[in-house]
Amino acid sequence: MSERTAAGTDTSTGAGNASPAAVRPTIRMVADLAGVSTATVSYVLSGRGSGSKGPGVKEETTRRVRDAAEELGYRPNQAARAVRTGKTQTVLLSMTMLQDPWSLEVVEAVSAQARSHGLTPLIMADDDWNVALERTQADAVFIDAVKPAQRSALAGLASRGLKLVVFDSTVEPDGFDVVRSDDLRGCRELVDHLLDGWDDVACLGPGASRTDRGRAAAFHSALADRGRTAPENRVADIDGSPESAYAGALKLLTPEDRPRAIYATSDYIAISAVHAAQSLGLVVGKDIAIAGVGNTLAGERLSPALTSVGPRNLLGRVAELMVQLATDQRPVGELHDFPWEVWERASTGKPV
Amino acid sequence: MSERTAAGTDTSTGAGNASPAAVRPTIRMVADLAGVSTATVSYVLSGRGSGSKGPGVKEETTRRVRDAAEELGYRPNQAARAVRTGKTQTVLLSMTMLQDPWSLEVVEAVSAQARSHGLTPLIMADDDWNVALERTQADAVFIDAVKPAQRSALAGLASRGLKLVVFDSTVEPDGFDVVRSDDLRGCRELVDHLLDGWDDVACLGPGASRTDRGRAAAFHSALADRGRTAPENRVADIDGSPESAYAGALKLLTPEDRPRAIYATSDYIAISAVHAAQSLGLVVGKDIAIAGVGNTLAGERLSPALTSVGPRNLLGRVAELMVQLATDQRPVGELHDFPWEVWERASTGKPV
DNA sequence: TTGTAGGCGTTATCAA
DNA sequence: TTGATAACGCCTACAA
Repeated sequence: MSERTAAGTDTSTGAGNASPAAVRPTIRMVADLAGVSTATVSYVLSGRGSGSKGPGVKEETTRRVRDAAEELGYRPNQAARAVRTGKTQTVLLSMTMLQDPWSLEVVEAVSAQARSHGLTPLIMADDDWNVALERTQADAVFIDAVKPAQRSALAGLASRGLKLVVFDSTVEPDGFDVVRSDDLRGCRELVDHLLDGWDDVACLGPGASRTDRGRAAAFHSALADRGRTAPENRVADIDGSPESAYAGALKLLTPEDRPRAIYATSDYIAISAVHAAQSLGLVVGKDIAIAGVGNTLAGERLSPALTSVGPRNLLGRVAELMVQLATDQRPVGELHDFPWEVWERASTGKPV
Repeated sequence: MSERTAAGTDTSTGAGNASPAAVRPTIRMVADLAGVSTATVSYVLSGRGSGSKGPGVKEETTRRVRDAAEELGYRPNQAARAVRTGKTQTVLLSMTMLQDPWSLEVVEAVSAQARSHGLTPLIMADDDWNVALERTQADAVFIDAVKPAQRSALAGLASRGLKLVVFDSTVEPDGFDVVRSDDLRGCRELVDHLLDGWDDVACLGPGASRTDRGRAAAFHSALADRGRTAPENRVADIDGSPESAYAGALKLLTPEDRPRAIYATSDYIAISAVHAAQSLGLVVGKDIAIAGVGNTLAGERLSPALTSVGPRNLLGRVAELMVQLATDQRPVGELHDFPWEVWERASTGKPV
């Protein structure tokens, strides 16, 4: 390309190579080959040549254009298209903790929805997104967490025309959308439910995160409100990794006088606990009740299905929101609150 | 924007709102405000106004332009820039298994390098990348796996001008780069090394993947070549998850007559095994030797550091390659072979 | 040292 | 039903 052909004089030979060098065919070349104007090619190729919308193009012309495009291997230049239309056909997910399974569920949910609408989902893994988002031109951007120092940058990005969906409970809409989903009230509800049904409930977690610690606090305050405190052997702190969750669950469950129920501070921790219990020969939902937090897909799919607390279909609705924003089917700047509910499933005894 | 202001007549008021609507400032507005031409703005803002390269712009003018840009909150339109220059300042990582920790290491390594060169790293999580890559305009693309059906599409993408780096050992360069790193020979070397030093070696793994099964096979063939076969209680199949690795390791290590060394089919499995051993009170590197495969950062950072086998700094070199390709500092179409070596560390007894 | 002007590959508005 | 042609925002010879 920009390199000079090594020491050669004739650059265009090459034994009749089939590859058309690195010259990318443009819409004009297609037009020339098909014997029509670039406008017509544009109509045909952007699917606007037929249907009720655009200026119907004749069947025969359509075919000629398609053939020419095919023959040249034409692919539209997205950058040029974006300059003209202001759209990139792209949604961006800014994920600070890609190693977190929840992030992957978000990615999965939004990607599926986006793809089905012709949008390309892209991920940006950087907790310091300020710089990178300045440049992006995605049609909609999801931000999974905002650090205090970043809070002020959001409105600026939005005023630039970027459509932001911010998942954070410490922030108010201001030209961008906010998805809020308060977990603490829900956690408390779940713990109360467990304490009502089982006399001896243990807490597995928290892991390292602040979120987890808040969820563990809900356990202790629920106990406190009943005039009780948790014995030491009914609490297992872990570091957040699946293995340490597994190990922590073993520690809780191995002794003879094991608890009757386990409240885990996330679904993923709960899933590890279910596996640990099963490895000890316990029947989950009968010998031991286990519940998690988050109402994740992974928990719902587990066998036995995991009792949990969380919003109804949060991911699906976020995905839908992203698509609607990207396609201008919805105004920006709204607050979306997803209340939490308890989902009782087989892992605490209730059949599915 | 394209929505009409609800039932209102006057669209421009709004109580003297500070935000300049959603009209994005262009280079021309900056020029007008600074009282110079767009060319001068372009020179200044792309840093070409000073230095030996471009047409040195006067100090005073530079300042005026900078101020104007600042005041308007000007941000260059990447799409327009891309049309002109053919570069997007972006590298794309196509990752089929984002849940795999190795993928995250790739992301981490390439991202860091890319960012330090002013390139924005983006991730695409879709094992079916054919469609999406057709549209992308990234300056370089990393592909972490190619399914048989996708093999033929690679050359096509490359001939379109895309710079591809394909990580796959079943494919030859053809207008795109290939990174190859044969693990089997290395695995065999590691197993031989273990068998030389310890009489009783167990195998932890494989997980679900084909890669893992090949690595387990290396264990058995090494044994076979010495006229031995692995007793049943010296092999633990797992499903690839950290918990099952942990559980598998417990099963190997809990009985009195435990093996003296464990060969795990990946570093991540090995790390789970180290944790399991430690939870049993064993001193890894003394009571039990544990080795993994892949020579990952996570293993190197473990305590004790994990003996492993793998290429020297593969990720760093891949990252460098991506940047060089993206910035046209290197021709396309090369084969990069990264041979594997055994890295003996503290987890098998040798001090760091 | 700065400005003019042309062009990158599209899409969209007209007029034919 | 189709074709000229003017943008879109930016970069960059070249001229001044």
